[in-house]
Amino acid sequence: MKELNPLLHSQLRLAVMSILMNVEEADFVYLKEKTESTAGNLSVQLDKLASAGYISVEKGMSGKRPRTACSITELGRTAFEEYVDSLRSYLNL
Amino acid sequence: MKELNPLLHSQLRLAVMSILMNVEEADFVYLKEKTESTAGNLSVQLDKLASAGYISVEKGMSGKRPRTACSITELGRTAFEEYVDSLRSYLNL
DNA sequence: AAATTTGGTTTATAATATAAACTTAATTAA
DNA sequence: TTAATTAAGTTTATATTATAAACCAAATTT
Repeated sequence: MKELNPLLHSQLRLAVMSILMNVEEADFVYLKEKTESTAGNLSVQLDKLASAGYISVEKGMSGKRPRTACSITELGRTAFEEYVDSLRSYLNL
Repeated sequence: MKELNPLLHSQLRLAVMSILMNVEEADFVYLKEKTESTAGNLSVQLDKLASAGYISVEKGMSGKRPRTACSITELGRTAFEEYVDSLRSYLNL
């Protein structure tokens, strides 16, 4: 049986990746609302995805407030697609 | 976003359930080989699935050797199907 | 009859996820 | 104008989970 990439096999990280697959970019606040996660948890999981090179995180300013914009990288896109493929073999989709 | 049943969102338990979805029953040794897990890990995860009522575990004898036969329950089948549905929304399949 | 294998279970440890507490800066209320 | 509140995060501590190592009992092989 195929391995399921453990970095993607996590509810919150998968949700984030899934969102980023379908959108140009998304900021911290949006991801937090969409996934209904706590800020702390989201922060940690975004770090992990960024460390793996699956997403890029740009910290900037929107007016006077900080804004963290995330987008998926090519590596992340590929990993996500492979993960989906592996899952297919488990779920026979 | 839909919740992913955490009992099913685990590589080994998902693999076991996936196997049991497609077969009348499977014994411990078979599951261990198919999933390439250690006996200890498999034992623990089978217990969890059984405690949740997702599988039934029959401990008997095959000749002189012990044999643990597992099969999926109706509850388990339903849970698996719901899990797959939830995943679809993440993966847009 | 000792050593090894089979089919497991229990328990300890490592990894992971999650939330709680904290930080810094901006905004609003008193 | 300063005290309280909110916003946007990060860090750290804790709870949960997964995994493997150690163990056990019975059968088999040497």
